[in-house]
Parts: sequence; structure tokens; C-alpha cells
Amino acid sequence: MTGTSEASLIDRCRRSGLRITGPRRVILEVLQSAEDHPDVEELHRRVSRIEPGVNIATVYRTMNKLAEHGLIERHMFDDGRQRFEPAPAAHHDHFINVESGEVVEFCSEEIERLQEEIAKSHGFEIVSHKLEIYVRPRRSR
Amino acid sequence: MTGTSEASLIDRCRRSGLRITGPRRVILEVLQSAEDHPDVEELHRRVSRIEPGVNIATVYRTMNKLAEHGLIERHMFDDGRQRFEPAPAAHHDHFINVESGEVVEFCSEEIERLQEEIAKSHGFEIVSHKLEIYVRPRRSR
DNA sequence: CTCTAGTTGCAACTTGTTCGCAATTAAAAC
DNA sequence: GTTTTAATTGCGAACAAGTTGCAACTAGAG
Repeated sequence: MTGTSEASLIDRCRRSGLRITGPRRVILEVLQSAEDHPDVEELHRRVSRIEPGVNIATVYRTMNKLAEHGLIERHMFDDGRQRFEPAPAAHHDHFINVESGEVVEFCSEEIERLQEEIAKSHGFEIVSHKLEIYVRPRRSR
Repeated sequence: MTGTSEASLIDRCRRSGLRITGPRRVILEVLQSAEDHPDVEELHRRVSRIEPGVNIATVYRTMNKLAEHGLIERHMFDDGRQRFEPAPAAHHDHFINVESGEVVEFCSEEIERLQEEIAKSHGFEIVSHKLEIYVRPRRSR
């Protein structure tokens, strides 16, 4: 999520043979500095704040390109809209706070292991997985 | 998923105060005998085979009503369209075969338990969750 | 049998996303 | 630097899934 990362998105795009244009540069900046999991409209809003005139179709196209090249990760939570995060180093799952919409990442070795085990016992090989836990702040206690 | 069930969907609708009309009766039949997780278009197709003339908007509205009353469960897999299954007795998760699109149910006490634990440690209370494992048949071995 | 609120078909609409196309442009090749 | 050309862009139109307004219809309570 955050800019803890290594090589800038821009560099990684170049290495993937993607052209760095004006609009794209801004989109990448926005993505790189995103601390959350914005959807396309939100990205477009942030981009427009920096440089108005970038069409939302361009944002869509750019996100598709980036996803194709594995440079970002696309999520589809229950609100039915795509959300993105710069491809994280390690896999993780998500808490979605149903009250605020906020997304929190977490990971559990143990759950991953159990999944492997269960898949195997069903004769499957895991391609990918998605664990979303819809939560609310624990009251009282 | 299958008709292993108890009280018919129709009865449960009546008990929920939903009217049983012609179109609705057919939709419920189709749902009840579904062995899979059909989307609205597929449901509509099946309904139309039994009784043509039912509008797809009616299927949408009926599914919304049923979901409101907890009589069916709505899923949103990565294909981005709603899919449904008659509300199952017990919670379960899903394998989605990425090659065939087929959906297989499974459940794991242990994973559920771990989720609780992790949520708690983050100060959350679980509202619901969703674990989807995208798989393919295990080759060779 | 009557009456009314729930339900339906239909067409129009909304929302999120993609597409065609002509104009622009990054960056590879001179 | 200049040329070249394939990738990218803006724009408006087109899509796809799902929803809605409304007048007509009807299940089921009384």
C-alpha cells in the first residue's frame, strides 16, 4: 500500500516496456502515494487535483495495463467496484470495516497453510485466493 | 445448494409474508432445484424454459426480496456478476475452478476459528466473511 | 366477493466500464 | 537533432448489469 517500496512504479513500468506519458506519470504518482485502496473514480479525482484534463477512460486503461503487467493488484469488494493497490511485496488479506468502508490488511501464515491443505484434499491446486472479512469495531469489552 | 433441504422455499417465503405469484412460483422452483450458483441471466433462462414471458426485471426484484429476507445468499465472484444459492443451513466457503467456472463448497472450522482470533486481535468484530479460493484441478502427481 | 398492498411487464434510466477513432507523442532508430 | 512509428490519449458513443417509475394486474386477508 504505502511507499515503503523499492523501485518506483515509474521505473517498473519502464522496465515493463510501458511508455511514461504526462497523464500516466501523474496516475503513477497518485498510485504510489496512495495509503489506501482507491477505486477508479477516486484515483481520477486525485489525478485531476494535480493535473486536470486527464480523462477517466485513461485512468481505466492505465489500470488495466498495470494490472496486466502485474504492477498493481485489483480488488473487487462487495461494493461492486474495482479498487487498486500497488502490487504489494507479500500476499495479504483484507478486513473491510462495514461502517466506514476502510480497508485494513492482514495476513496469516496459518490460514494460508490450511487453505493449501484443504485444496489439496479436494484435488485442487490453488491459483489465487481472496479472504475478505467484513467487520465492525468491537464494541465495549 | 441442492434440494436436500427441509421446508420448501415457497413455504419459507409465505412465512416471510411474501406473496406467491405465478412468476415467483417458477423462480422459486428453479432456485430450489438448482445444484449450482446461477447468476440472474441463467435463472431467467431457466425460468423462461418453464414459463416464457417472465421479465428479467422480475427475477432481479425477486432475488433482492429473497436476499432481504435471508432466503437466499448472494455471491459476487471475480466475474463481477451476482450469483445465488438458496440460503444454506451452514456457512461455507467456495472453491472456484478457474478453468470450468464450476463452484465447489467447503468449510473449515479451523479457518473460521483463526479468523475470529485475528479479527479480535485487531479490535474487530466479524460481521461476515468471504473466502474464495480460485483453483484448478491438480495436474499429474 | 371486495379491496388493497404487493407484484409484474415494460421501457427508460443509472452506474461502472469499454471502445472506435482521429490526433498526439514517447522513445527507438537514424 | 530529426524522423518514424507504435503506444497512448481525449472524446463521445456504446456496453453491460442492475434499478426504477408507472400503470395494470392479482394474491390473499377480511
